[in-house]
Amino acid sequence: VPNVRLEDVARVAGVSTKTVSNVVHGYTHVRAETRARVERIIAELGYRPNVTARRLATGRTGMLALAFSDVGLPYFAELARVIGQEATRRGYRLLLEQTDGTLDREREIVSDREAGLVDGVIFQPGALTATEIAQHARDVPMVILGEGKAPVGVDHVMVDNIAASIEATSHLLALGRRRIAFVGHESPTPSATSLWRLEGYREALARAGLSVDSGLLFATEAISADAADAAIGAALDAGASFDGLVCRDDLAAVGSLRALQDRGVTVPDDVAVVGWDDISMAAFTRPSLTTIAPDLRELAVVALDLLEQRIAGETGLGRHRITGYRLVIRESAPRAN
Amino acid sequence: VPNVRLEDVARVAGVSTKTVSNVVHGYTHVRAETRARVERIIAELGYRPNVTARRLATGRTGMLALAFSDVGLPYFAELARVIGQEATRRGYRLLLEQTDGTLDREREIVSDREAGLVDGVIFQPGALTATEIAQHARDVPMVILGEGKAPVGVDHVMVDNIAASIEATSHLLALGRRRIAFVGHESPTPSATSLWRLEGYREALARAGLSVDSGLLFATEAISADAADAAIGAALDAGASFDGLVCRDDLAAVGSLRALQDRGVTVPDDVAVVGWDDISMAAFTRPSLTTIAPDLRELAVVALDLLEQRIAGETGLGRHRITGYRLVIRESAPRAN
DNA sequence: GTGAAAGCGCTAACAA
DNA sequence: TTGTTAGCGCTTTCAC
Repeated sequence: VPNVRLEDVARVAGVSTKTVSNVVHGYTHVRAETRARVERIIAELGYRPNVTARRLATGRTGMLALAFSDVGLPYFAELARVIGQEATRRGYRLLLEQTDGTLDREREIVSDREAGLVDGVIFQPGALTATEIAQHARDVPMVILGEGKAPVGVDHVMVDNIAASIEATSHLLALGRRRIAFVGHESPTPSATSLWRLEGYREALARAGLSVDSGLLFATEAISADAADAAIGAALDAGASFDGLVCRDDLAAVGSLRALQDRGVTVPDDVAVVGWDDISMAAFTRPSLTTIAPDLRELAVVALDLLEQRIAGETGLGRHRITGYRLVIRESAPRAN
Repeated sequence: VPNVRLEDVARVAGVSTKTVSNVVHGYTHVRAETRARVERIIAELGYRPNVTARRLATGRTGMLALAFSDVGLPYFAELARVIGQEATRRGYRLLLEQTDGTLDREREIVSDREAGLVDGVIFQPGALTATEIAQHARDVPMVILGEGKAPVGVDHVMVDNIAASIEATSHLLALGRRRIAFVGHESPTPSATSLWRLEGYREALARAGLSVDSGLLFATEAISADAADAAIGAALDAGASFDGLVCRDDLAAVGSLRALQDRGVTVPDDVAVVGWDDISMAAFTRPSLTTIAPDLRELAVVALDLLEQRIAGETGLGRHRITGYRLVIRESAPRAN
């Protein structure tokens, strides 16, 4: 198929390539008559601009990479949805990169081995530390999502996890719960996210004059409902006793619900449960989940704002932005009194 | 930042660009000594190949588009996960396109207005019919996913929805259920997917000597747990009575579970429920969901096989491939006796 | 085994 | 308002 080029259109229309280009881009300085003729020829010939050539000439790809561990996880899927919409709104296409949270894949994301693949990167690291990011980072505009620390040079957007965790835990305390457990931090090495959430949990207990019972910290082998089910199940079978449960995320909450109910423990009467993320399923578990709902829309908007500024040439130190959340009260930990 | 080009490396190394290119691509016909020197210079200068230029020269992008309505929906998220992995394994990157199931966005996907964006497209249409696809389609290699008809020229991969639906419904019949309802087909215009599944449901009833009670067909306003919750709730409140429920998908099942339980109906004792998709949450609802589990891995492999053949130049009529599924038995409709 | 040069298709500075 | 032309950075014949 002999492809139709801009030049072909120009030749047939009897104008220069520049004029055709002007028409294609809707520039105003083209005589109406000329424009009409060129447009007719474009349609006749079935001309379509070649994006690759345009990119090479302009140096812009119109693409953003979104990198995180796994779109199969509800939180990331819902994040991808919103970021995808926001990217489209701003005229960008989205490249999806799944790292599985492995160091190798994450290093590849950051080191950007091929130049000019995308205009910018939105990256939620799992394993990579700020130091490593700084070490491997190239000069692609980048914004880091999530609770890990970011290198001084790069922009970072996150929810205030300590504050949110304090709020979640305090909600349980307000319900009169005193033996409050935590589940879902990864074993043996908890992620930064888990550490922040644990920290908020500790802080809330401390404010209530309680201290953490390390026998009520239930680590899991993975971020999944299965792992939480197993961990809580084992804990209960071993005689653990608690009346409140803060979950690292909704997946952990979903798994915990099952383990509790399988053993005849009633939620919220025996144990009140709060989750984190407000995934769409959270409203449909039984009981439905009280959970921390990060404002994904705001997160996406702020992240893309920062990224677009970098793409536009903004230099200077990395900015740090905190985005909103709220505690959504549902059945698993109802409103007090 | 004066970017390092292939030519710069060549000049510094004192060789031609062709030789540098050979080294970069690991071609064999380069003297070991030369190769070492070039590699050293590449490292020293921090040279990175420019993908865009490469694409323009080769005409290949190394990218595939994955287009469907909404990654936020668990089924699509889990599909994207697997297709992403399979694409990576084959050396492709994945572009994510969300259509929201709207005609406009779907037409854009198919008509491929810009040339050379991706090497191929994997597309699950929602609103677009085979006729429209054929009308708007350009010559990008494409494979259609899902239950809609595909134009004669394009490859198509789907699960045998009628067979699967018969199996799901028959499972309920084997449990002794006789008043079996169906929920989740869209109103007013059911998708092709819904129609196939309804057809299998009808067929299974017919084989058991039963006919469809149109009062037990509960359409929904959207593909969501909320919509199913509302539809089943309204039906029960209006006095509908049934002992089995076939759901168009797991989201409908999840919503139905809630509506049923909110009204004191016990699952599976009063009503046995089967879902469709086996989303990861299906194992964690209470009761857990008996559901049709499509083999996503096979789907991804088959789709990419077909697509790669087209990319490699395969012409000819569209191939039609059926991929596997199984009925996963869980609590919502346990094994008979 | 290595080099020279002609594209790939479009953009944008500069002229006219 | 429109035309000319020199790149953008890499690949790839075809010579040597």
